[in-house]
Amino acid sequence: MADGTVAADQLRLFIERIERLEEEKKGIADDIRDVYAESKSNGYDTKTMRAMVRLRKMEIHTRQEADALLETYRIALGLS
Amino acid sequence: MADGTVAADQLRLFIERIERLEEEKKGIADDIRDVYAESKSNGYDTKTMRAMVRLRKMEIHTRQEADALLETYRIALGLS
Amino acid sequence: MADGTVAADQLRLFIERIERLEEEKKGIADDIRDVYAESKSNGYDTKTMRAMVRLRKMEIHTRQEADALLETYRIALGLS
Amino acid sequence: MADGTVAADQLRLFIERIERLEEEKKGIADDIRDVYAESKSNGYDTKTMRAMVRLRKMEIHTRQEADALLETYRIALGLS
DNA sequence: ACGTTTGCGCTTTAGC
DNA sequence: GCTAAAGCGCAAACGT
Repeated sequence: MADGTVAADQLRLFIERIERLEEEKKGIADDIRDVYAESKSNGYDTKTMRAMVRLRKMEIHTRQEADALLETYRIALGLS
Repeated sequence: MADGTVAADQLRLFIERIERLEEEKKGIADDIRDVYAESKSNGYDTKTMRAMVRLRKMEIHTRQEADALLETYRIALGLS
Repeated sequence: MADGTVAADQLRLFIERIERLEEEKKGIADDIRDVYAESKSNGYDTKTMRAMVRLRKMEIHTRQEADALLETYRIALGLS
Repeated sequence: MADGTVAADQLRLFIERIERLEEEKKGIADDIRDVYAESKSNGYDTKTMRAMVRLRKMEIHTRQEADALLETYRIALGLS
């Protein structure tokens, strides 16, 4: 078997792994859509819910940055 | 327990389900990044690989659209 | 005349140019709507027409992507 | 010349008119991108400018609605 | 590391 | 009113 073929097979495998993962990602995205739809059928406003999710994510992110900063200080000061 | 509380609990559950799914989606996206990185370390060009994946997806999509259009024609013309 | 005023004038001009262009764009979009409406009054199915336009655009795009990918290969392989 | 051919020609003309208009629309959109780019190279923040354009559009829209309401009242009250 | 550019997701809008 | 598609904004990714 020539190297070219081996390389082609390896490349093909990488591509297929990526495509498989992208399908999974698509599936999760569809699940998220379904939850929003279910929420809507229960009387909740989708746009507002998306805003809530976005806001919570930002808050988590902000909190993590604050924690990282504290950790940096802790190490810099040689604290356990 | 008041209705308001029940509703709040239900909303919270929906939000948490969405956040859980978004974490999963993020995980898959990270996996995809890893595969591209692994491919790169095996000598493949990331940009080219992304183009290949994108092209394959587009071709599938174009084919599906073409099929749907033919079906539309078929129905419009009253063919079985 | 202070620099602040000059800057404000320049910014205002940029904003107005954008707004003018967006009006033009809106006008074109309205023209497109009109053509679809005229087509419909001539007995053509709007949905099918939109699908045709979309499909033709996708095919052109797919072709261009394929060409670009070939070019990428060519360069990667050091071919003239 | 058969009716089928005439119809096909007419349809083709409609499609081509639409495609021509969509190209024009694309051109305008590109021009808008250029103005934002030029603004950026002059030191203005693109994101902020987009927010300004959006806000002004909303205000114009709000103003128009208010005017329309006033006009409705005027007519309802038989005022000149 | 930064700035640019491209792809992806969301929002909004149009059609049924 | 709801579904689907087009347009827009953002964010990651590439190149410098």
